[in-house]
Amino acid sequence: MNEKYNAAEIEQKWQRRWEQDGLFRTDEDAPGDPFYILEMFPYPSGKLHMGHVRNYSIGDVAARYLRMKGHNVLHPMGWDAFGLPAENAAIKNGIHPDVWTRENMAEMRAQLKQLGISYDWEREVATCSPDYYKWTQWIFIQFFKAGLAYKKKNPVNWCPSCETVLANEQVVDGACERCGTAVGKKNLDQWYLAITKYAQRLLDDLERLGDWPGNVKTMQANWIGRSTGAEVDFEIEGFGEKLRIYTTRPDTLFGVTYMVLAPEHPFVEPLTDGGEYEAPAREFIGKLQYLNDIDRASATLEKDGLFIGRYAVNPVNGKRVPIYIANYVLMDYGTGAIMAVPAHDTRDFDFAVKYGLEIIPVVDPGGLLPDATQETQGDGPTQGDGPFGSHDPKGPSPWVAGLKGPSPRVFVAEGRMINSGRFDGLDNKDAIREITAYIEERGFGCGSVNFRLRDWLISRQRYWGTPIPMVYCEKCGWVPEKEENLPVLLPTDVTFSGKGESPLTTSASFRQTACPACGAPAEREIDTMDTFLDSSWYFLRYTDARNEERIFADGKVKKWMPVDQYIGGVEHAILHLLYARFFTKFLHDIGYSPADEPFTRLLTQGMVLKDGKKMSKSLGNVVSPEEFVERFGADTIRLFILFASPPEKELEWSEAGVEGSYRFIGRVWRLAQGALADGAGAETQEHNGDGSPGAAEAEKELLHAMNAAIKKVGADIGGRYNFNTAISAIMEFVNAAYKAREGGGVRQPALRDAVEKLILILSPFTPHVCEEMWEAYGHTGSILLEPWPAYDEGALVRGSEEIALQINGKVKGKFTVPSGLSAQELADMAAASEEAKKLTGGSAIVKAIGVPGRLVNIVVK
RNA sequence: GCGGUCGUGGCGGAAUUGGCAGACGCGCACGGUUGAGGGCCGUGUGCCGCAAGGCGUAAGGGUUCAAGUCCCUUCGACCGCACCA
Repeated sequence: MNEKYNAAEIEQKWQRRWEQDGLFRTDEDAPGDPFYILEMFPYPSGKLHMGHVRNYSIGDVAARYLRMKGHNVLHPMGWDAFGLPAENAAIKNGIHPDVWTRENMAEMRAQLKQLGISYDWEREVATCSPDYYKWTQWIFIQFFKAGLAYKKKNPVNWCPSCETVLANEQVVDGACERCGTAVGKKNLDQWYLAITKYAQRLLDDLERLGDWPGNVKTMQANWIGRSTGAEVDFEIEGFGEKLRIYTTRPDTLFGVTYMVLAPEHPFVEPLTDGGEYEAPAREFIGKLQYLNDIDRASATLEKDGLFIGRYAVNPVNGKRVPIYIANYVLMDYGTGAIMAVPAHDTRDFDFAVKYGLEIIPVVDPGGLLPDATQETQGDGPTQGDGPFGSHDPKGPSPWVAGLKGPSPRVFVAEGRMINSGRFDGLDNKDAIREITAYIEERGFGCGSVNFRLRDWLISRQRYWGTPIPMVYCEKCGWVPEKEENLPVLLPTDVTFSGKGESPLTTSASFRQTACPACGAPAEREIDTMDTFLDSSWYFLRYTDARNEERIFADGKVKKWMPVDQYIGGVEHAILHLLYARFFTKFLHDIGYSPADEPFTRLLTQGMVLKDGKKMSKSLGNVVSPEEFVERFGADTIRLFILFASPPEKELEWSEAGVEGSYRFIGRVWRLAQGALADGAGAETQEHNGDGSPGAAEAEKELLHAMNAAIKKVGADIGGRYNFNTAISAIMEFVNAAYKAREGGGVRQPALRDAVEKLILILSPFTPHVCEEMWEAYGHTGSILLEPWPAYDEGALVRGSEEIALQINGKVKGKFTVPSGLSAQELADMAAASEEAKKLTGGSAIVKAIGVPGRLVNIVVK
């Protein structure tokens, strides 16, 4: 064994050997419980960043540990390879997106190998390969056949800079997610996937995901956004059709004082055309269109509206109320029209105040006002000044102060019904039910459920994506390409101008085809798919990545799915994970996926920060993994990144910390080398212990440290993925081994055995250096094939233990007792001890509480 | 505004879920080794105090024999959604 630890040499040696031996290849038929561990595949942008290193290091530790525990582990990697950056590079530098992407993949694949991540590269997938997107197209056709893919003309989000359509999800604060440009609107014929048909299941099944982080589930639930309420029909005076609205507060139906339509509502034109309100309405709507989504979406935008000269009639009380159009009502939620109850809705209230509209309270807080006097240290009596009376001025108010109107405040909490005819006096929660039943009886409306989730707009006017395998025929309409003709290949003869419609229109041959149904001349769809489709099923393909006949074989997908552990960034908490769940459920429904949830356990890893901020080019604080791998080696980087913080938390990059990890590896190296050298000089001896009475004790201590470490590391990796504490346990063990060796008295075979155990439990974190040491210790096979060491519970038990002695809950002293005492024995022994007598100073002992192995609390006086 | 996560030494972070707060590492100080530096080995390191001792987990209150952990109030940070009727 070399005296000096040479990371570069060792890492190259072992990476080469692992590859030669095909050590990471997964064999379906191998023994062991199958375990599917997956990290989110990257977009091949060029180089790995620290977030990737963290993500894949976490996965690799788990994968290597599980292999040693005897599992048959599937640990694959691939590329989310379609997308805009490749196309932008093509426009800018004239490189074909395919070339650019493949170069990047090669670069990043090499980097992953340099990190020593144990992937089965024979299952590698790239979403831009025809043998992969063939099946993405196939899935699309299955959606179409199931009636879940449809085309619709719609005003869509249009980024004038990227010149493409964006899904709602890709619009952040009204700006393009990629370039930050304000998003406008454009009317286009677009393909949609009917994810809303799965909204209820996607929501319900969140409950089954017990091993997902709570915040991710909450975010998904909020995104799906289920609400319950009622739809109610209002007659419009002098108009044939009824106006249907959606409300979550049917209890406030008697408080309606006006109605609002979204400016895009189909009734607006017929209601205003030909009258005195036609011109103002057109002007109002025109003005709104100039507003981009940044302003339109802003909650702080002042409410703006226009009376359109018409009146509606409230079905429950016959009240005649004016109809407005306003910027605060959205066409694509509910029915695009609302009943306004300014007394009990802050938005309606703001609007009513601005336009001087009537405000009628129908829910009275009454005695149900939050009781501000409950806290005894409150500011004096604050209760019972009447229904709208005062309350603790410092406490949270259920009222929002207003300016005018009969009731100058808005009340949004619960209370008792007033001004609501036969429903007066009811608790408003009960009134929701009662009034819903009432309107159903009378045929005015019905109970109703609404979701915020919208159908998924998947068309992109871009080149570098999966072609949508649909053909338009004059006679047959939209017809899917025949499945045996898949894939519909991306044409290569296209021009990248970065402007206008899809680049596919510039291909001479692509568009013209024959109708798959009738054979007549027909045109292909020229849009490509949102890349989120590509990544919504890749985890299924890994189970049978080279299958050319079928998307994946039943037996293989059944063996591996669902993914046992998925690891990736929180930024995918909503979209990617929701879409992946949607696809899995659909493939389950049509009989292809055995699982209907894709990921059993989810770990969302924290970001890697520098100086407390996210690493970014614009801040100039990006730390390149390459540089550090070169300087310290992959093992050091992996160890640091896993040690510095628990995986789900943010991680602050620290060069000093990296140096510390490097130092630790050197410390282990010297220990291993020293222990080996001890043995070499004493080969003929039984042991080199000194035979003194302390010797046995020293060896016992070493064994204790060893077994404690094995136990702790196994629990931390196998359970909560607390790699940071696992590593600190190994460090404690190393410190103990140094002490044992320096102190003498430990026989060489015992020390050697301890070091071997150390190498084994450290190997998932720093595999290269551990392989090297393992070999130096005379082993020929890879350490990855070694079983994880068992620990001896007996070695963890000591003859006696130190117990803290508390007096009235404060630690005052310590005393030593034999191990294994019960709580009662411990308490009795403590109470009778000299130590206790001294500390209590003769005060009467009220009681003593013992906690075995920890402390005794003596309560006096 | 709504929803969520979280506040522990100079720093990153531990604390078996109610039982000795600060494990482990970084940093710092001192000692040893060394021609010197680096490296390595060792010791110390929450705060106040010479000490005895006292105080300490954002602040305030509560429950408990016992609270970083549970409950209430306040403050602060971060993340997600955001005119969703």
